[in-house]
Amino acid sequence: MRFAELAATSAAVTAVSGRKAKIELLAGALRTLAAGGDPVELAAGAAYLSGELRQRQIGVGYAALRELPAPASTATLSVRAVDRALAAMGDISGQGSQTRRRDAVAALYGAATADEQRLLTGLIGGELRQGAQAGLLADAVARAADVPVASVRRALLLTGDLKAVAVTALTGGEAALGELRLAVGRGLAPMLAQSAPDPAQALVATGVPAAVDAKLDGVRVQAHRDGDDVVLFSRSLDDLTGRMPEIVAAVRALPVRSAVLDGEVIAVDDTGRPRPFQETSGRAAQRASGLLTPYFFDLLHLDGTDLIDEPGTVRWAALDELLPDAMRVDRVLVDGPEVAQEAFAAALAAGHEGVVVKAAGAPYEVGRRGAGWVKVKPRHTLDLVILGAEWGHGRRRGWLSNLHLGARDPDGGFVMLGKTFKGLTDSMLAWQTERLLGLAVSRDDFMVTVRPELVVEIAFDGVQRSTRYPGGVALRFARVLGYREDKSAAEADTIDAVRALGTP
DNA sequence: TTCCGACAGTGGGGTCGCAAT
DNA sequence: ATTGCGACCCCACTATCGGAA
Repeated sequence: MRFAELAATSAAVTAVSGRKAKIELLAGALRTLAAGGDPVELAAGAAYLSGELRQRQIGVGYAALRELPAPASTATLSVRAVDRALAAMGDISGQGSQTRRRDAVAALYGAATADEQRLLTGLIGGELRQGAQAGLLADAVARAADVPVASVRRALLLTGDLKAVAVTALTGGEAALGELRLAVGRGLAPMLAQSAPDPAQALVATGVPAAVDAKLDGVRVQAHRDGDDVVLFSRSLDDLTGRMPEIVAAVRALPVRSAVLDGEVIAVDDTGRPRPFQETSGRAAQRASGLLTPYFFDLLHLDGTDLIDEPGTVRWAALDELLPDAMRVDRVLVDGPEVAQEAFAAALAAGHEGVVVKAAGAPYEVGRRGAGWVKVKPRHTLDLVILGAEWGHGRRRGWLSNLHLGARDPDGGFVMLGKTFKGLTDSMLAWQTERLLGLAVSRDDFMVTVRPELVVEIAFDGVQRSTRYPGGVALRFARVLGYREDKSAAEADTIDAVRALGTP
């Protein structure tokens, strides 16, 4: 198939707003890809249609695309040729690799038309933004292969591999698709949690009885054990096996033939207390041993039996039997809000991020942000001053979007603590654009700097160490709750108040 | 007709290793 | 020794569509 056809499809998908119309366009392109009879080309094409590359990484990012050759006038590239070129980039390493990658990028872009260059840039930069990703492409695969959507989605969640599912569905039909079930050694999309402001409201969502698990602030890990083989997957199903040898060893030592475990890996101090996320993150990026500790909270498979459709109580009992206490997340079974609140307080006192409340009867909803799991974290708020704002992109083009936030310095001036674009409705965006332009002291294509007068109430999860900001601290997950026009900048919270929250 | 679940978009903070400067 | 880049970790929130109720 010609790459230009995919570029045209992507442009058409971008141009229509309805999901059904997007799916129809994607299905048409998938049928053409399948008719070519080349599974590699089909896999690559399916990935491109969902905004991704077939390769997990190629060593080329947005910055490498700043200087590009003029586009070709005629379309000559095939999907297969593009895939080969990208795969070759990923294989480049060692001294001189940057130059060779730049040459490879130039060669590929020089052979691409303007439309094709646009698609390539979206794919390589990871920001295609055509209003369709893996979710809609799953529907399109079902349409193109004439199989039920539910079969495709189920296979996608249980294998975590859209490309493989597309190839299987389009070449083998529903029968082959049915063979794609949970397999030990192959990552499946982890279940996610909804949010609630407090344990009582979380319990309303889950019902009782429920478990209250400590929410550890680390890296999610899905561990697969098959005989002596152990494989670890991240939340995004990246392979972590080589990076966490101590976790591999711990799983290998379990008295079991095969198992799939879900849990969290964190750094702890000498007394077993959790260290800040930044430390866990740093240790997880190294390939050393003895830096991290695993805590598991679910069991999805045990010695040949899938447990994902079993209720929580059954899975938890099996987990308790398999693992020593020290390898399990703290869990309290509750039947009412008072006990849940106590468990929440205990988790915070132990140094954890919060809790996850889990319905005792709920299955493990693979890949879903299921109502059966509800997380609760404490929320801090501060009144901060807007120091400037960056122009938005996409649907926020023309609006000032990303706010620069400052805390008051008692010695005069303001200390920037981070930025946020979250929590803003369209009407807030419109209002703040006009208001901030009225306070502007300078502006360019990137941002507007303003007199520090407008106060906003900001919610955030915590304070973390920062080398980027002058105060040495930054807010974690900052979002706007509302403007405080009743407050002057002189009444805003101080940098001392922020530091008092504690920088671990 | 209204409600609600799923999806996509809009970006934030950080860490590391590696290659180039 | 320092810097820029790519790839990964953690993530909140709003708008929209389209099927469910």
